[in-house]
Amino acid sequence: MDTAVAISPVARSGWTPVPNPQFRRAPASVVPLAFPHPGRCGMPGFGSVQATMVERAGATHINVRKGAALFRAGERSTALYAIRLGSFKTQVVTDDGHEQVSGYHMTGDVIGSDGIGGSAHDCEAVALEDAEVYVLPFERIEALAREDIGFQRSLHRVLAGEIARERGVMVMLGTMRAEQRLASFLIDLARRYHERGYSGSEFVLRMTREEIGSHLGLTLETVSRLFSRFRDSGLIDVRGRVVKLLDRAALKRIILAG
Amino acid sequence: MDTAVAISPVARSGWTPVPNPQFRRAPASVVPLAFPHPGRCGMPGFGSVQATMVERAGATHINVRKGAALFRAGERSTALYAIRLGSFKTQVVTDDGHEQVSGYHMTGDVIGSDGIGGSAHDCEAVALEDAEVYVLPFERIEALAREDIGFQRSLHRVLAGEIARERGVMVMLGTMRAEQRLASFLIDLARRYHERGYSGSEFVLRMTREEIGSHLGLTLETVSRLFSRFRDSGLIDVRGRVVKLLDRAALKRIILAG
DNA sequence: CGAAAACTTGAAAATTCTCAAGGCGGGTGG
DNA sequence: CCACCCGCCTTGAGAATTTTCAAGTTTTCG
Repeated sequence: MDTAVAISPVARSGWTPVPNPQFRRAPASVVPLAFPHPGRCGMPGFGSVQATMVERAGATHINVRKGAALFRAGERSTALYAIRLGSFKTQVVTDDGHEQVSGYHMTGDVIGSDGIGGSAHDCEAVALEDAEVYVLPFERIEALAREDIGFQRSLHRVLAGEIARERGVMVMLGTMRAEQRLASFLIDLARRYHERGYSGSEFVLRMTREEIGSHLGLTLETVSRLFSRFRDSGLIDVRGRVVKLLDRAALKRIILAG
Repeated sequence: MDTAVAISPVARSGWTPVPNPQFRRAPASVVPLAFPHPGRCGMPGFGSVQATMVERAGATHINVRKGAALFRAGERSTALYAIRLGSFKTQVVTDDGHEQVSGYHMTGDVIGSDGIGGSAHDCEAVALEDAEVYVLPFERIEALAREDIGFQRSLHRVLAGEIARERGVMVMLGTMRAEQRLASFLIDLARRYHERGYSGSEFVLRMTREEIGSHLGLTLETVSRLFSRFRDSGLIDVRGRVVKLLDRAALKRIILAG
């Protein structure tokens, strides 16, 4: 389970390799509330489904440096990846070169499901901070799913979950205005941190305003203005990437009512 | 394969049952270019993956009337459905009662994949015209996937395809302006009709302006105005729901350049 | 410490929505 | 057969939202 593997995603992004230690730690945040250390129980944030998959698939793991791609669009995919530590963005690169962030993923999330069945990846996954992921090769996963009905069920639930997640983003983009989008983004992040045992009211964003905007279908300026507006209304406290939710009820009301 | 089954989705929508014949035909369109008759080869528009699944899963089939729901959000799901004839919209109903069309599906498409793995459906499928679907019960599908590596592969490809399709909608909503959205909608429809052996340049829309708008994240008025603008620019010919694409190259240019 | 990246804020422009009014078309009942 | 009705569509004008462009500030990182 802890067999670090020879694959080096570092090479893919032209990063200078670091001599001995596993990899450089991301600089300590002023307020290291979110994405902290590996977690006491060894597998922080893993839902039962993902935990089962990691355990049963006899996963190796690899390190991915901040800014490096775990996989790229067009690559033939060979595995699912369960995030053990760190966080990623997945993004689609459109024909005209534009990028759209399709999701943010943190400890315990499974990414790469778009490549199952032998198709190529149609998005790329980039680490937002130094990260470690379990590698679950499709061959192994598909073999297990054939042998074990429970594992098959888990796999299908992961895939259905990804479909549902994307559908949620679709509804956000299709029906909400800017304020609602940012509010729902913040509430979603809070929920996910909370689920992982971290503070759901105070966290550090791992992405830029531009990346947030890309995910929400807004420009970086609009995102920045909204953060300011929420701060001025007393809904949140924001200092750069450090966010504190002060009035979650009000944020939820914004999501519903506009 | 042709065992019509006793399930009556009619009951779900309060339609008056029709005595003997299978079901009432949708009124003949003035120009019946799209969604015509079952098709000479017996399985029009079915890609190899879907065809394999239908053949191997020993599918029964059921009829769904125009306006009736094949499944609803929240229902525990029990099967995948392969459309044999007709077309559907899938839509998400949000907490505040709003509806967002998440996709349009025609002959040969497989719908209901969000419910695989035992989760409940998080969207509903409504027939846009009288339709027939093959029913592929999850139990049967999952059993086959365990027995047959090729079938498993097909299943995974269908699921990955749904993830990719939704991601495409996400990018459309997140990065395109109204003109680009409608252009890409029309080009997409044209491609899909063409793939099924129908005219890719002349077809009848099965949905209202409001439904198109809901799918594209626009109001019905904006959709209507865009149709008019495209007509005035000589890109298309529109008469209500009958659409003829006159300059597809220009439409594609709009998608790319705005 | 200095350069580059990220962020904030303002003002004007562009896009899209909302509200409102009217037209078209097909199906139904008189 | 005709008139009416209802759902759907079109179009306009003004309002609201969001983007664009621009300038300046803060933060990050080597």
